[in-house]
Amino acid sequence: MSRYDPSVIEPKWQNEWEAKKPFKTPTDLAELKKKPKFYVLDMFPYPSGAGLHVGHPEGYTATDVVARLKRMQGFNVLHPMGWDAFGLPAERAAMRDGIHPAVITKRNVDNFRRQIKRLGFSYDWDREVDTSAADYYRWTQWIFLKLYEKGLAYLAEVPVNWCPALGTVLANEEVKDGKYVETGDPVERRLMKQWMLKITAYGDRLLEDLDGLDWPDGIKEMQRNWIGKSEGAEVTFKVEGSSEAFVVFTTRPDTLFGATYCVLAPEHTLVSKITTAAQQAKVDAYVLEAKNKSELARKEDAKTKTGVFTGAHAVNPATGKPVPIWIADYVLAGYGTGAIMSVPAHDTRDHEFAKAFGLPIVEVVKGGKDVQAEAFVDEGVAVNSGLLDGLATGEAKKKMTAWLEEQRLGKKRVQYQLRDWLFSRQRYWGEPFPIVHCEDGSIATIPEAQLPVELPHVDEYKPTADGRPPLARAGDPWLGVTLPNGKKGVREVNTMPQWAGSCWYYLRFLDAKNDQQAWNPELEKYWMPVDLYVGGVEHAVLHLLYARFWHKVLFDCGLVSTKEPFQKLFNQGMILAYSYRSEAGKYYHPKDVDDRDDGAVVKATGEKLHKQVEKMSKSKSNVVSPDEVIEEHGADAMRLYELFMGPLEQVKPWQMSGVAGVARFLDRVWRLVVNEETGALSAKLTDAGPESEPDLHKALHKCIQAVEKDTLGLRFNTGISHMMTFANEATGAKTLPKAIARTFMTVLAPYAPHLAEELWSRLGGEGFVSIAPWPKFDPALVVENTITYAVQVLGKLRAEIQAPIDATEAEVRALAEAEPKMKPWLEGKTVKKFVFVPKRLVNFVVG
RNA sequence: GCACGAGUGGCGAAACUGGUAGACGCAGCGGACUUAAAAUCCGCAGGUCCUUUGGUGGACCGUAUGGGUUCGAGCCCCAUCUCGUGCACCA
Repeated sequence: MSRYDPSVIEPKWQNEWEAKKPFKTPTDLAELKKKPKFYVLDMFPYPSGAGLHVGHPEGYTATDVVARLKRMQGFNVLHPMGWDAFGLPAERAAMRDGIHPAVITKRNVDNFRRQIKRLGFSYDWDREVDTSAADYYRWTQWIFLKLYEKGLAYLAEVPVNWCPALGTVLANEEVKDGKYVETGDPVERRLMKQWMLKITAYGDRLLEDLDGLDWPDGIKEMQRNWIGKSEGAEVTFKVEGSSEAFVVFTTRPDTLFGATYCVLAPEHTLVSKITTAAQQAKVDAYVLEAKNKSELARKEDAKTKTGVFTGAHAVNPATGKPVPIWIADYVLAGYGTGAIMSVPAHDTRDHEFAKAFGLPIVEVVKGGKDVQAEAFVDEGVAVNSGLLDGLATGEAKKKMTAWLEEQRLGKKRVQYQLRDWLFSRQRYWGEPFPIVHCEDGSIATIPEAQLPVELPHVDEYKPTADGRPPLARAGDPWLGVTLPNGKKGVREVNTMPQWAGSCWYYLRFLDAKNDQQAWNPELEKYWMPVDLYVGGVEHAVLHLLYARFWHKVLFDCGLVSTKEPFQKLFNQGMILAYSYRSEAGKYYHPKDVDDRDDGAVVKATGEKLHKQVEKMSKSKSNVVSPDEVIEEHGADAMRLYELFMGPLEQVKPWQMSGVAGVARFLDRVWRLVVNEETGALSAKLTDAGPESEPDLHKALHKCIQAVEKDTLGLRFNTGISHMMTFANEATGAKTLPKAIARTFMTVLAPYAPHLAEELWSRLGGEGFVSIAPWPKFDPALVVENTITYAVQVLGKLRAEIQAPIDATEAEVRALAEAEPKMKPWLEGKTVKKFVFVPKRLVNFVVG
C-alpha cells in the first residue's frame, strides 16, 4: 500500500485497540491512586432507529480528543459510553410491529455501537451500560427506594397532563402550549393518582449550588428561571360581610396601599361561596368558559384581559377599605395561592385589567410616570401609603412585611415556580416501581435484596380495556403478590419516566460490573465529580436538573461524596446542513443538485433552487450520516472536520467540501512520511537530530504548545489550524528529521488517531502512539528572537520594522525613526506623545 | 413582551488583557508537472482608486447601523436594526 487509505488503516488500528485494550481504565483502587484522575463524560444517547447523524459525534469527538490528550499527559481517564435505552419510540415500534421493545432496542443499540466504534473513540467499552438492562434498573429501583424512605416520593391525586394519543401522562416539562413537545399531540388536564418526587424540597440547594459550577452562564440562568424563586409575602384578605378569607401572594408587599381590587383564579374554591346572586349567572358562565378553554387558547388570549365581578368585596388590610373581588383567567390557579391583590398603578397586567374594566388606579410608588396612563413597575419611594411614606421600595417591603406579621395578617413567604416532579408513566418500556399496593390500602416496598422487579411479559403494549397501564396485562403471578409478612397486594403498574435512568448513569460507569452494589464508595470518592460533561443544550433544564436533584439526595444519604455531579459542563452547538428547495416547495438531495456560484439548480432539469441552512431532517433531504462521510474520507477526516468547522459551542452548517479539505491535510501528513510511489519511507526523512532543521524544530514546538493549550481550552478548531500550519512548513522543508515527525504524530494522535498510529509505527515508534507520553514543548524554542513591530502614526499603520526581542523603548523608537518609509509622516511634525507596546507596536502621536 | 447570545471576505472562520483585521480551511484565479485531465507542488487573493514598461509602490474605505471614550476600538460605553435561543399573564 502506498497511498493514504483510511479504509485499510482505520479498521486495522481499531482491531488492535480492541484486542490490546490500551484505553481500559484500571478498576483496581490501589492502581488508580498512583495517578491523578480525569472523568470526561458524554451525554449518552437514546438509541433511535434512525442511527447517528453527523451531529451526534460532534460532542463525542471533542470529549475523545480531550480524553486522549489527558491520558497521554499521565491521567487515569474515565471515558465511558452507554445507552439511555428505555423510552417511548421503541415502545411505539413494538406496538406497530408486534416485536418486544427489548429486541428493537438491542437492534438499535448494536447499530449505534457499530457507528460509534467506526469513529475510533477511546471509550472503555468494558463499562458500557444500558439503562433498560435488569442489572442496571435494579439500581434505579434501589435509588427510588432511597427517595421513598426519605419521604421524597409520594402518591398524590394531582391534575396531570394526560395525552390521549399516547395514553399516558407527561411531566410539566414535557408539555408546552398544550402539546407534547416531542410529537405535538394535544394534552389535556386530568385528575389522577400519581407518584411524585419532592424536588421542591431541594429548590434552594439546586439554586444556590449553581454558583460553584463551571457551567455556561446561559444554562445556569435557565435553571434559575426554571426554579423561579421569588421572595415576597402572603397577605390575608377578609371577605366583607362573611367569615371567609383568602390569602394572596405578592412580591411587592410595599404596594399594598395601592391594591384597589382582588382577583381569584376561576378555579379558586372560594368563588362559589362568595359570588352574589346577582352575579351568579355571569360568574358561572365565565368559570365554565375558562375550564373549557385549552391551554393554547388561553395563551393566545393573553393580550386581552377578561374577567367577571363576583359581587363580593374584600377588605384591604392596609387601608381598611373595601375592594371588589373579581375572577379572571390571568390569575393562575397553579401558582402562589391562586389569588392576587391587584395594584394597577405598579403592575402591567393589573393595569391592563383595571383599564379594561374601569377599576381605580392609585399611585403608591413615586416614579415620575403618570400611572393612569402606564404602570410604573420599578422601585421608587412610597407615597399615599401611611406608615411607608418616604421609604425606598426595599425598606418599604421589609416594613410592610413586619407590620403584617405583627397584625397577624400575613407573613414573609418564598415562592418557587418549580413543581414537584411527576414521576409515573402509563407505559410498558420503563422501570417498574418496587412497590406493592396492599389490600388493606397500605403501601409496601420490595426489599432491596429482591430487586430487580423485572418487567413482566405482556401480550400487548397498550393500556387494558379498562384503561389501566400495560403492566396490568401481566396478570398473576407477577401482578398479585403475597409479601413475606403474609399481606396480599397488587404491584404498582405504572413505570418510571425515561429521565430516571439518566439521573445516575454517570455513577454506574464508575463501577459498571458491580453486582453487589450500585457502585463502590471508594471508587466514587476517587472519580467524582465529572470533570467535563459535554452534551446538547436541549438538556439544559430537565436532565441536568433531575440528575442534580438525585445526586443531592444520594449525597444526603451518604452515598456520594460531592454536592454536585458535573463540575464543568459544555454545550456543543447543533450542526445544521444546507438544504435545497424548489419554488414548489420540493426538497432535493444534495447529490441531485448542482450548487454553482450563480445559484443552485437541479442537475437533471436545471430548475432553480433556494439554498438555505436548516436543521437536519429526513423531510428536507439534508441528513448527513457518519457512515457516508467515513466511506468517502475516513473516520480521521470526519473527526477532524467535526472540530475544525468552528467553535464547539456554535451552531454551524455541515459542508462536505470542508471534509475534503481536512482529508487533504491528512493526505499531506501521510506524504510527509510515506513515498506514495513505493510505499517506502519518504526520502526526505533523515536520522539527524531535530536541530538539523532549526526552523521546523521551532515550528514543531510552537505547534505542541498551541495544540495543547487550544485542546484543553476546547478550542479545537484553532488547534487543528496549528497542526495544518506545521504540516505546511514541513512540506516546504528540505529534510524532515524522523524525531520531529514522530513527535508530530503524538500531537496529531488525539485528533486523528488511526493515521497517527500507522505513521508512528512506520517511523519506528514503540507501542501505541495513543498512549505515548505527550511531548513537552521547549519554552526557548517558542519565542522569537526578533520581533516585527508595527509602526503607527496617530494609530494608523505606516511601516513595519524588525527589532531584537529585548530592544528597549528608546532603541525601537530610534529604529522606527530611521525607517525611510516614516520620513514623510514624521518630517516637520512634533511628536507630542510616543506610545510603546513591548513586542507589538509603537505609535507616534504627532501634532 | 422579558432575558441571554450572536452579527467580521463568495463560504466556515481567526484575532490573547484595547494594540499590524481576515490566521487556518473551502470555493476561485495563475503557474509548474502531464499528450490531456485528476491528484500534487509553487504562487495570488477584503473593497475602491492611484502609480509603475514591468516586477512594484502607495492612498483611502472596511468587522450590522449611528454616535461616544481612547494615541489606538472587531473588542469598552450609549442608541438602533437583524438573526438565534430560552421564558412567557409566575403576581
